[in-house]
Amino acid sequence: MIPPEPLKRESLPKDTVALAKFLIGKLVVREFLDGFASGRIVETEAYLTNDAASHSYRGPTPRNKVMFSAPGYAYIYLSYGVSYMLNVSGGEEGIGEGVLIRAAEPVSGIGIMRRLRGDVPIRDLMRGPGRLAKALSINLSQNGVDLCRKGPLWLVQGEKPVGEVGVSVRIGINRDAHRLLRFFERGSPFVSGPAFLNKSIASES
DNA sequence: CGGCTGATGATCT
DNA sequence: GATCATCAGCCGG
Repeated sequence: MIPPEPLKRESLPKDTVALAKFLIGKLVVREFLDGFASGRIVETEAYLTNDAASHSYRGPTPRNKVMFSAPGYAYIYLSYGVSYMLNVSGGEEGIGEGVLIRAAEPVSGIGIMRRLRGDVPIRDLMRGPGRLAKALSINLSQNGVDLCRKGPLWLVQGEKPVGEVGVSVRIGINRDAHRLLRFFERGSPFVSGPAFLNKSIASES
């Protein structure tokens, strides 16, 4: 398989909420020594400035500094000491925002991902941010990687048309918990989270 | 199914 | 020392 061309940074929406919606249907591609694996993004969450749930809320630190970079870089951190989370930096340089990639539909390299995740159903390979990272062997060594450039990890345009995009509150947070900053492809079986969150349709904007 | 809980470690206070 | 943007496994219905 010839790895497809990355998204151009200029094509990424400046607004981080718009970026979170934009990323639905895009592919995340991972390079391995013996091939590639990829998934079609079906669920994202936006983390903004003035957002108490965001790691960037209290300003830059060594961990979150990638959130303050230009758009399209990988912000990766370890959650609960157990799972890695993959985010795409958003907002202009100096603005601490990002988009958490929460789930994807496996597209290629399913054998590779099964080797990393165990003998789980395809539906569960990338359903949830920690599972997605594990399926792509993502860890801190990809933190700061340019996702708009071929390398260990990058983003490409998807081919399948995107269905209706739903919106809900974010999962697993307590502060600023009411904000509607989670986006997902309605009806996709590859979306994580409880069923009651996966119904509503995103309002026009 | 849905609900609960322990594991596990970096980060920041 | 407290706080987590989670997950797998176990339990009950």
